[in-house]
Order: sequence, then structure tokens, then C-alpha cells
Amino acid sequence: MGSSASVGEGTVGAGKRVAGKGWKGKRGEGIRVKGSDKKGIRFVLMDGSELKPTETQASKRRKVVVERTVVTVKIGENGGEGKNEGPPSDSWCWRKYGQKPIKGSPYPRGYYKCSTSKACSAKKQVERCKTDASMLIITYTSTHNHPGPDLNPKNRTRSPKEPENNDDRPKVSREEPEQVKNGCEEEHFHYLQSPLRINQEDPFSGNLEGVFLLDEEPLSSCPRIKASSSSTPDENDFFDELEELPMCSAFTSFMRSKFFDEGIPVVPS
DNA sequence: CGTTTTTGACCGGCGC
DNA sequence: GCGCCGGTCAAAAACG
Repeated sequence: MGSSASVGEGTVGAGKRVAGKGWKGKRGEGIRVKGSDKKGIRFVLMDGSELKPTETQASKRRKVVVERTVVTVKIGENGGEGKNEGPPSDSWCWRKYGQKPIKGSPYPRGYYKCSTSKACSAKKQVERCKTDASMLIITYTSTHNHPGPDLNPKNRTRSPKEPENNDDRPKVSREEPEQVKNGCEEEHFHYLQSPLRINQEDPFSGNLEGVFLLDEEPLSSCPRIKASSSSTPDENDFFDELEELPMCSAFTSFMRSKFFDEGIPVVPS
């Protein structure tokens, strides 16, 4: 399926890259040494500090204390007029470091790291909604530990690689000729859902610090999504599942205003 | 030339 | 205890 799309865009073949040439065997020589520290999983605390598996109870539960913010966006079908202001959440530079097919989803998930600062542990995962390819589900993990790029367009001197707009999707255009030809579709997606901070540790813990906790994506809370996207039975099924999630419009409204006002929500310290 | 992307392999957690 | 799956790393290639 060379039609894999952007988020996952996957697919190798799709791209311009002539993979297949000498790509194999690169690691087959046993380069990877078991036990090497390269694989260290970092546990980022809500306050941005990091803990090493070996020195924290987190070693037992990887999801602990990992802050996550989920944003659902719709790839604009049109110019997305006013929305061009752009997603405040992505004024950062992201560098893709991996991609993996996800079970249950026809689209692969892309993994991005903040490239603004090497020391920054901020990451994000971008995947397409399994039921609606026009929708992107972006999950931000950790927070930026640096000032970050200036949100002012005139001051934005981010990486030369990224398109100067909403860079939620760093390079979709490179391998998604089909969409690209339509213009700037991907550059004008709309936010359908406010970002939500998810603390996977324990939804019931009292350690909220003003942060809302959710168990799943908030799609169900956004009527617009259903209204505009529900076009197939599958989707209904998909949303049906989500409807079980506890959400309230007041909450989303709050988050949305907060989000657009501050950009990427940062953990209050 | 430097940076980013691509992609297979590896690691570790979790479920059964 | 085993297998599955998600997440991350790093080499090589491509892009600007």
C-alpha cells in the first residue's frame, strides 16, 4: 500500500529514498551490543526532571509519571482560513526518530523528538486516526526544558528543514505527493480537539496539580468531529467506544482556551 | 557539508 | 515463562 499516509507515511517505498540499496545488513553484523546503555528509557517527571530506571521505582512501571498531551487535528480540507494562525503547539522543531506500525491501526505512528535542543526531552507521536485518515492524533510526551522558538512569525527562525508553518507534521509533504498536490492541505489542518494532559499513572491519584487526567483520547467530547467526520460505520463504532470516556464540554473548552493562549501546556512547576 | 529521514533491530514492559 | 507490542537507537542515504 503505497498509500500510507503522512503520519505514518510510511512506507518505504513510497518515498524518494532509494532504500533497498544498501540498507540491509547495516546492523546485522551484531553491532548492537546487549546491555549497552543506548537503550536507556528515561522517566520524565512532571516537573521535567528525569529519573533513571535504575534509580527509581519507575523501573517497574514504565508509564508512571509520564506526562502526555493528546491533540487531535484534522487535516484541513481547505485553506483553513483563520486557523492559519497555526497550532500554537508546534512552534518547535521536531525530528523524526522512528516509525512503527501500530496494531489495530492501518497507519503507522511516527515518533518525533524536539530538535531545538538536544537536551530537550520533549517528544511527540503522530498517528492518523484509524477511522479517519484525515485526522491526526498527536501525542506530546514530556515537556520542553528550554525557552523554545519564538512564536512570532517574524522571529521564527526554526530549522530550515521544516516548512514554515504548522509543523505538526514535519515532512508529510515529502512522501505524500497525493496530498501535497492539493496545495497546502497538511499545513492547514484544524484542531478538532484541545490538547489533553494525560497522566497514565493513576487517574485517581490526587496528584493532579491542576492537570486534568484522562484515560483516552478525547475525541468523543468533540461533537464537531462526529458531525464532520462520521461518514462510515466504522467511525461510528470507533467513536462509540470513545463515548464511554468521561468528558465534558466545559472541560474541553477550558483546555482549548488554555491551549491557544499558551501554546503547549507546560507542567506547572 | 550538515541535518533530517528512513528503517531494521533491539530493549523492556505487559498480558496471557 | 513466553510472546507480543510499543518505543528507541543508530547506520546509511537523501535533501537543502
